[in-house]
Amino acid sequence: MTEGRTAQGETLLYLTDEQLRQGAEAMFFAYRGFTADPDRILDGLCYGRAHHRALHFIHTAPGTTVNNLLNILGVTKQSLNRVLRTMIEDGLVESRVGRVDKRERHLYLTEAGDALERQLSDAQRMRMRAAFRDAGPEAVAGFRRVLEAMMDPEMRRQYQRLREGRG
Amino acid sequence: MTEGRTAQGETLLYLTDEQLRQGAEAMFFAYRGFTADPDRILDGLCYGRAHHRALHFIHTAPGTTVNNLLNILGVTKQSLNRVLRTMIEDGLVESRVGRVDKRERHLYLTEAGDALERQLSDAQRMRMRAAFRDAGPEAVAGFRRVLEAMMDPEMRRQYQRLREGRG
DNA sequence: CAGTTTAAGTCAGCCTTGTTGACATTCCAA
DNA sequence: TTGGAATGTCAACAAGGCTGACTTAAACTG
Repeated sequence: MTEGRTAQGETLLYLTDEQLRQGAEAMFFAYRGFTADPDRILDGLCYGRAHHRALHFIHTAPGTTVNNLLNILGVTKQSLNRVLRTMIEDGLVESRVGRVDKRERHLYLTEAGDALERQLSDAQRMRMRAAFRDAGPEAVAGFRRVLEAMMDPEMRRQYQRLREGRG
Repeated sequence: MTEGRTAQGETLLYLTDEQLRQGAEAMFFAYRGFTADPDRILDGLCYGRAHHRALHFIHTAPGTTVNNLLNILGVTKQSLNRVLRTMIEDGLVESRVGRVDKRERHLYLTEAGDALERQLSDAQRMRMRAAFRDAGPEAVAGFRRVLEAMMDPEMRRQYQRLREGRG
């Protein structure tokens, strides 16, 4: 029972309420940092975090339908429509009627949309790159493993589907 | 230059734009899961996530001043005041005038406030405990390391101060 | 073909939670 | 003792969530 003893004595330390509480606080503070840089950029323009999220996932999955995006973002049609409409009007997003199913609208970034997406993502990635570099590859693998385990099953499926669609 | 070759060939894979992008998506989806359970509980009552955050940090640092809480939460006085006022009216939080400096208000949870805080934290911790258990101690250590590296320096200080104040 | 379902968009109105600006109280130092 | 700085409160507004009801167009189905 060496395994068991070790587990209780050391390894399970990370499951105490205090450790879990610290984990929650880490999530809170880190998420603030995670969104801070793009938010700062968007402050100047008349866009918000909701626009960033839409841009990100349209970039990730060009040609996605409105319904699909709805599921990924987890918001209502009306909420999404508001941000989508302004970005279409401003020429950042293009909405094309579907060929096979004409009810659907497929979403693409225009050149301007792509430029803004890149600007926002670059700002965000710069911070993540620094964090990943500081923490090292082992830590990053653990980071990903814990985050994935923390997702709702439905979201985990969405996440994995997006990953598979790329490299 | 074995070190360098390994770094380029394997270890630095986690710093590619694609990996960073996946890390960002993981943060997005995981944070949704992270807040889902308390949010569900709060839906029934007429409170929101802001109330949960205030309860959490008043529980963590009883007797904290409004200003202190402001810095931790990173919102404006007015935002915090609104949620604080309703919770004081509802008998969840107690606000005592400072003895040495009467301008300050020191915040404490009442018994009812403590009960709600516990209910919310328990729901959140249940998910985190499962995630931590699934991922294992090494992963959890990495998770914490990356999150800490991702915080703004100011927030990292707040976070570490809170940790030191406890165990 | 007629009727139902589905995808998308719209309008109206609500809630939470962020914001800025003005104001009262208290403390402290010149 | 008085004027500035710090703390907290109130009022009004904006962003971005939400629900519900409805329209339009296209697709499916018996």
